[in-house]
Amino acid sequence: MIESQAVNRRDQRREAILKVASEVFFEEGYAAAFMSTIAARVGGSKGTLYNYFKSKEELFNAHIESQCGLLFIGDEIDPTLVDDLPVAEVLTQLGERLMAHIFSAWNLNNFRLLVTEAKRTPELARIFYQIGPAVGIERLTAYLERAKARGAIVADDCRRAAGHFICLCRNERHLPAVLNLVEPPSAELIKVEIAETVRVFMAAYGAKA
Amino acid sequence: MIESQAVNRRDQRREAILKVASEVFFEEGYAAAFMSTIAARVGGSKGTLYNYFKSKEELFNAHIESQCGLLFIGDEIDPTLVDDLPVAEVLTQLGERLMAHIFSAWNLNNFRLLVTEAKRTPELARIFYQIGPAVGIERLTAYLERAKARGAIVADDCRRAAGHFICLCRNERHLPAVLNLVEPPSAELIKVEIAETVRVFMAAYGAKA
Amino acid sequence: MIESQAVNRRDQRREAILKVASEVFFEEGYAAAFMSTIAARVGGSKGTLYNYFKSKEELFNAHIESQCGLLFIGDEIDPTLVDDLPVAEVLTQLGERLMAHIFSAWNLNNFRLLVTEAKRTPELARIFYQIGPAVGIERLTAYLERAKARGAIVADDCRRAAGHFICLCRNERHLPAVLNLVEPPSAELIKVEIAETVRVFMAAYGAKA
Amino acid sequence: MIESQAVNRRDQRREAILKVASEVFFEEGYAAAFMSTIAARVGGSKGTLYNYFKSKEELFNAHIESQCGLLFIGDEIDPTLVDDLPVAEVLTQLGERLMAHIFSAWNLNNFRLLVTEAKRTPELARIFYQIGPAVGIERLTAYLERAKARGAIVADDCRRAAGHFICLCRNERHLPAVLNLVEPPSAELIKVEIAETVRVFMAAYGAKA
DNA sequence: GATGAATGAGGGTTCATTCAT
DNA sequence: AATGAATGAACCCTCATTCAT
Repeated sequence: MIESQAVNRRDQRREAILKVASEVFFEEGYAAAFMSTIAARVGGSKGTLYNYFKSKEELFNAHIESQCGLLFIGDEIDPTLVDDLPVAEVLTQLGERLMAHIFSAWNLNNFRLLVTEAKRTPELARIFYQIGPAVGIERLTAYLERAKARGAIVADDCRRAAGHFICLCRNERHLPAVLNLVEPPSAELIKVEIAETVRVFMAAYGAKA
Repeated sequence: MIESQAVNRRDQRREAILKVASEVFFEEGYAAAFMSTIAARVGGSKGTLYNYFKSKEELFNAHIESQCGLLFIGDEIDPTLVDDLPVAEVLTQLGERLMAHIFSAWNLNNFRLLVTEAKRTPELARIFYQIGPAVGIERLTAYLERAKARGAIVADDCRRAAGHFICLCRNERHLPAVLNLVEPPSAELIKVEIAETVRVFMAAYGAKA
Repeated sequence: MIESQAVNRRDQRREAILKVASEVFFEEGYAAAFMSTIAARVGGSKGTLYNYFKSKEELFNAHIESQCGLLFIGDEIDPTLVDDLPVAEVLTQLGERLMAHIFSAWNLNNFRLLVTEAKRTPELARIFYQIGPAVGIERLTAYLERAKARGAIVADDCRRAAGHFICLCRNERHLPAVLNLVEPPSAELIKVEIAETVRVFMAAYGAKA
Repeated sequence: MIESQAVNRRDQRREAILKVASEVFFEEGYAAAFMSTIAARVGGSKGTLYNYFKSKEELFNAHIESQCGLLFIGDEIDPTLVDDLPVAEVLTQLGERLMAHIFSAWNLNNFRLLVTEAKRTPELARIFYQIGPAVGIERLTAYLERAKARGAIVADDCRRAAGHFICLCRNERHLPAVLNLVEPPSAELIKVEIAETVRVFMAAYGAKA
């Protein structure tokens, strides 16, 4: 009981540190995220950090892992996509959620951080990608396969089609957003853009009458 | 004559330093690109670097500027796109060149570096974007406007259409490439992918018979 | 209690560093007072210095400030100069203390350092002067005003008279002392010189019988 | 003939360098007077400086030596002080010239430089003092001796009296001037101050009627 | 003799990490 | 477990000096 409390205490502290570290990594990037900054924001001392994480490197790894459940596109592509709705309607809903997600501050930060640190920690990048975006594509591919099977769409290669849909949602708006040159898209803009995205997609992949 | 030689000498040396620095910046990023590393690779002393560039910052800026002629998509979208060829053919040629460019090691490095250093030097990022990718989109937009004018395509908003085409060339292959998780696409793959890209684009924007 | 101890510890260390730094600044001047030298003499590492002082500049400022209580002439001219003693007697006592102070190694070092660094840090020089020598002149002026008021001296401008007295104490001995060309004056020499100083001053400013 | 021309050329160049160096030493002090600055101002290259002076140190020494003819007070105390004029008049003229000299920018710069570099080059400081200020005091002492001999003044120790006169001219105005806290005294101020200086001096040393 | 590119020792400073308390 | 003072390696940069041309 006491021990479990202690363990909980420890875990809570660890979580608190990790949370702050995540923020700082996002805001500053790895190199400019100083242990002293993190310690100060946690409200503890630098020494304490080292009681919970062996090194800055390990703290960063823990941060990356802690984000793996929420990755890029994964959550936004729902496995329960209902197959009895029209494809266009499903893709519209999905596209709007996806676009909002892609251009969210959180996701852009994640993207920047990943690109920045990919060289330093290639293995992490691979894991991150496979758990995140790859899963999203996979799910959409599976949905499209089912739609194709029932004749709702026509596609040579559903994975490529899935890629096309996702990248159309991103459009060329992505780079300026990553570089912080533009504001995130408004709800209206998203509606308009996704409508066009779905139109393009359906024109290319929709079943001919 | 002698003076011009001397100037050339100096310029050559400057170029040599800049070339090495570019490599190191690409490989290591700004923070981890040490002046000592650059000096050692150039085969000179650190002091010499400072005879040519006032600071590491200035060396980095010179590096960015030196890349500005070749930016991302700009050069690959030819302003002399001939208007008397079929749109599909033009887009196929363009798409193949563009895709090869996008996934070239050089361009991927540039992309990584830009994303990495965007926060440190926001102004540089803005300039870089405006001289590079923005120009590419502009040129393609202009071409599509002409095609629309003569009835070769149907498009509500040619800029958006241009974005759609470019992002379809990129596809979801971009992120894994940036993260170094995949090899650059082969010539054959490019052919196949761009064929599909053009098919999708023409299905959405081609003039109906 | 424990905290106060810790604070004391830290303060003691800070004081120790400041003391050593003062010595080195005195001996070497700002530019030649290397942080490494100071650290070595303190018996710590350079990094430690920076835990107590943000920069060399700040360390130097702290050093200057730490001397501000003791400045040049200030302390030697007592505000409680008793007005019921004969002026000549008061001035004799004051002059002897003042002269000993002026030619003390400590004060000469201060003078050299101030002159040396005045251009680098003009604001510091101003503050230093106003807190130090200016106060000394002020106090003596006030005393002379009182003496004049009660008819003990005759003076057109008591501030000028105060200046005259102080500079007579300094005499032309000051420059060679600053340049380290002569030994500090002995107690006997001081007695003789101040006697003459007072004689000259009283001849010029003493009330005629 | 040709050789002598060459020598002249060389000497002229040397003088030009020395002149510029003097200015820079005055303006910046030894440490902050960079060889590159001097070379740039001369309009030549750093390498050339080393063709004329073996090192920065030697250049500095040459600068000090070049100033030795003009030192502090020396020139202002005229050896031809006429003994048939009233002492007060002679001292007034002398005092005014002396005070103007003491507070001239040139002399203040010299003073600062000497104090600053005295520790680095003690021997130079000694020479400088002996050729300069010491001579001035000597000359005034000699004049006062003659005045005393003919009964124009009464003085126990003419050297001390000379010191008193000179330091009264300096007054407490010297330190703020050295620290650049005040403007140089105007001609009017000099007149007033020296009148008072002479009054004080004569009150103390003038022959009693 | 003049040049100016090259040098390299050594300065101030930063920050991840350790360890005695 | 928490602290925070101490560390030192390694960074960027400066500048007096050298030397081939």
